[in-house]
Amino acid sequence: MPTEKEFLAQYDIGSYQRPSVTTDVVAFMIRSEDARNYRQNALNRLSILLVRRGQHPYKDAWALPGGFLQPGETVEACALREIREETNVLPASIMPVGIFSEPGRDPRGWIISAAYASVISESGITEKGGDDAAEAGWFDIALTEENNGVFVLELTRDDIRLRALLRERASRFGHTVFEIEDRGELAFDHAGIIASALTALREDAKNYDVIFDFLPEKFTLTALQKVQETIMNISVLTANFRRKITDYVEETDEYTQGAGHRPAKLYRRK
Amino acid sequence: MPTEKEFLAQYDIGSYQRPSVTTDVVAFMIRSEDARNYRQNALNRLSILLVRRGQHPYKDAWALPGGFLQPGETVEACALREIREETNVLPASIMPVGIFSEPGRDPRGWIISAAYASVISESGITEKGGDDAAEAGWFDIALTEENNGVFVLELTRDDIRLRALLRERASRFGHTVFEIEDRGELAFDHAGIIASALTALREDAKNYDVIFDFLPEKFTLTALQKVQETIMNISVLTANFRRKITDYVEETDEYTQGAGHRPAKLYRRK
DNA sequence: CAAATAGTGTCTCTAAGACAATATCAC
DNA sequence: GTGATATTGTCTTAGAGACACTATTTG
Repeated sequence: MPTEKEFLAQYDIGSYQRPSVTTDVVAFMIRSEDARNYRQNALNRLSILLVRRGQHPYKDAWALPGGFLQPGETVEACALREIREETNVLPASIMPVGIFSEPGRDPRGWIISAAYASVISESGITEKGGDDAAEAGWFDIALTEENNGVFVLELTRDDIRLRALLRERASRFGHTVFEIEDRGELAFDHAGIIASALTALREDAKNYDVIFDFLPEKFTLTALQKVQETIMNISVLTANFRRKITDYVEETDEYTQGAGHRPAKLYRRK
Repeated sequence: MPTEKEFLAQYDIGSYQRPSVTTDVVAFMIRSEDARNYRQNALNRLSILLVRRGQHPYKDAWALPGGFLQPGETVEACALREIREETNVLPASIMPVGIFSEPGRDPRGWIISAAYASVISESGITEKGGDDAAEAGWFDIALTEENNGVFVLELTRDDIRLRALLRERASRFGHTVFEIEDRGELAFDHAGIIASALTALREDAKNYDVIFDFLPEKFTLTALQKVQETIMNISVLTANFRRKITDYVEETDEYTQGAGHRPAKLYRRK
């Protein structure tokens, strides 16, 4: 009977077939659009980062940033590293979306992907293309349900419009899985990953958790409300939002100024 | 410039280092304990399946059922297969818990694990040990928070009592991650996986979703309430539970009988 | 003062929790 | 009838949503 030490010494891990493991990251950011006149607050749009593939497969299609898991790192660290490489900033937070392992999802072979959603707080990001990426850019995201149960995922950037059709398959505590009916110009199964990530983000935003990650440390309640509204694609009444949010924030002494209207008190996450 | 076909033909996937991928499954079942007298309904206890390791590493320690991902199957299919092999039944449902990839979590090498929680509906299961498993059994599970923020996970089966100490690290939409302070007699990082799975199960049970998977197709509302109470480790008032559950169930014509007290109407999931 | 946002008060309605009361079977 | 569970009614209270109102700054 071998000891544990002897067992491990003769153990050959190479005797099993192994998949390649990648992480794909849906990086969310809220982009401000200049208002119609200088007195108004900025408008918000939710957007995600996509890179244009410079190589086969899916050459010239748009894909999520991601890459292979390396020895000695966790999948979370891998996801953070990929976003860092692509944007030069570390995301404020990261959360698991699911593991995508459908056979045939990648024509290069047996490759499974751990998908994450991440939130990036501010603009001023220098996008840069890596080895695989010819180009990168932020796309506004919209996911709408058609009357027949089909979801339309639309990603737009200037005059580029990517459109994918999905069908909801299963849902468990905020993790919805989609089946891809038409991937449009998106690479791999990334349309499904994006839709799942948005659903997870919305689920998380329901309890006022992830919304703070979109903002700097100090923020106005109006800005916070706008984030919530932008993510959930709804509008809420100010009085009610403020009543619910009070438990999650604390006041600071500071105010905004010079905005052409009444200053707003700055708050901090509690 | 190669075509996609040419690119794939010369693509060598073996040039990247790859981890081994396993699934570990926390199989939940509710076990009935005979009541003190024949007129009373049965008592419920929540339990999970553990197998005793017959090989190194962690020889003789208790571990979750699981195994290596095989080519051509999804991780969900792998999880279902492992439970099937161990219990001879297919779980009523399965849900993702997380992906565990901390370097060094497995002394055999670079092995990452996709963890799932599954629910098995009824008793009458023939447990059998597989290649790696000398023994298998259902352990009652209890997770309690100490006053200092440390969680105690206790698994008991007859006179076997496994005890692990954990610390909560992060939580996002019901997915709580634990750090292991003392793994007790549990193998690998399975104490953390079990605690995460139970947290996820409870989160899911909050909206009356997973609780039906513990019961046969037709059930009494009292049985359903007992499931809810057993999972959440709370007790609720019958009137309130029934008011909330009505949207999720529909009546049948059938009743229980011969139980020594008033018969109960059987319901079905809607 | 006008334009715009910031911030508060309060009414209504629904849902959650607590508790009491009644119903029905096996023995 | 007794012991046990099954099932329903309703009171109170907390919270969500709606809406109206007041406050404060810049130009």
